[in-house]
Amino acid sequence: MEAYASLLKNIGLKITPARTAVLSILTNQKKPVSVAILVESLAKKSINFSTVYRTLETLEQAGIIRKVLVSQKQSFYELVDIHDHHHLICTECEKVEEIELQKQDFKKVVLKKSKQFSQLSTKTIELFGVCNSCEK
Amino acid sequence: MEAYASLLKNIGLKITPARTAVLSILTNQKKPVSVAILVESLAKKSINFSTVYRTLETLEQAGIIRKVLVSQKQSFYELVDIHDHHHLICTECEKVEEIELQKQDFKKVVLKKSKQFSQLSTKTIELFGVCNSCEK
DNA sequence: CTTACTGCAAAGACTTTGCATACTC
DNA sequence: GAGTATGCAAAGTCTTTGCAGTAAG
Repeated sequence: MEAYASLLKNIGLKITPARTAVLSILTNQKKPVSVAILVESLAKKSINFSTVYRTLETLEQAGIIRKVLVSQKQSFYELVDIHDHHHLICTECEKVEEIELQKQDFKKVVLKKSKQFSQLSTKTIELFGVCNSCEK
Repeated sequence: MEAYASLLKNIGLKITPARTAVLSILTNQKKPVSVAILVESLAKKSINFSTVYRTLETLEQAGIIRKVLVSQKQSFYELVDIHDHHHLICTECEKVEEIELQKQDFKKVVLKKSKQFSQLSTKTIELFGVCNSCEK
């Protein structure tokens, strides 16, 4: 049984083409994937776009994937991962690069400054810039 | 002449009720304001919502305000400011708290890790959590 | 066989745009 | 008065939802 299948089974979700397809794509991409790309990919397998949206919601609620705030226009998703990683996002072409950082120290500094928050749920930090390709 | 008026005049924009109203609100709020709130406020002055959108785009292109990525659902704007400040955003009620941080060191660390970026345009960093009120 | 999942179509939320009118300078 | 800004209405994008049919366990 594929890894995606057992993953789904473990949390009591039925194994369906839409779910395994989404998990497959998100596993292969090491960075957040837009809904547009997921819809386009699954359309090739005759999976309706509303199924894609429902699949994403289901997997998110199951804690397998998470939504990443990359763009106002559309949603991006990535697999939930244990290691601290952050995103560099190109404001021109929306390219996303992942980097690893020690976040713990940063978190402490932040919370020390805050009066209204005592914990951060932020799993990733999104930083914007213009990538080297677009800069030329 | 009001501060907003001279600000507009300086960059060659006409002084209109919509523009001064938007600038007034963003000046008084010390944090990002949603389009919904701006639309609602300006509606009281009989200003159409499409004018609000056009005003925001104009002011953004003039470099007076900037869009902040707070929520996927709708846009938030704030005045462009010189000091480094960052946002703590409540994932429950979308409350936004501003904090000040030294960002320079953080930037350097980030760029050292990156292969595809050599500069960051990030003016603010958005961090998510659950605020003390919603936590109860 | 039962329950959950999916396709289809319609509706919803937010944003953009065309055109005629109104306003700023 | 010239040229930009606005109101109104319509259209566009992305997302959600209702319902009937289909598939997984």
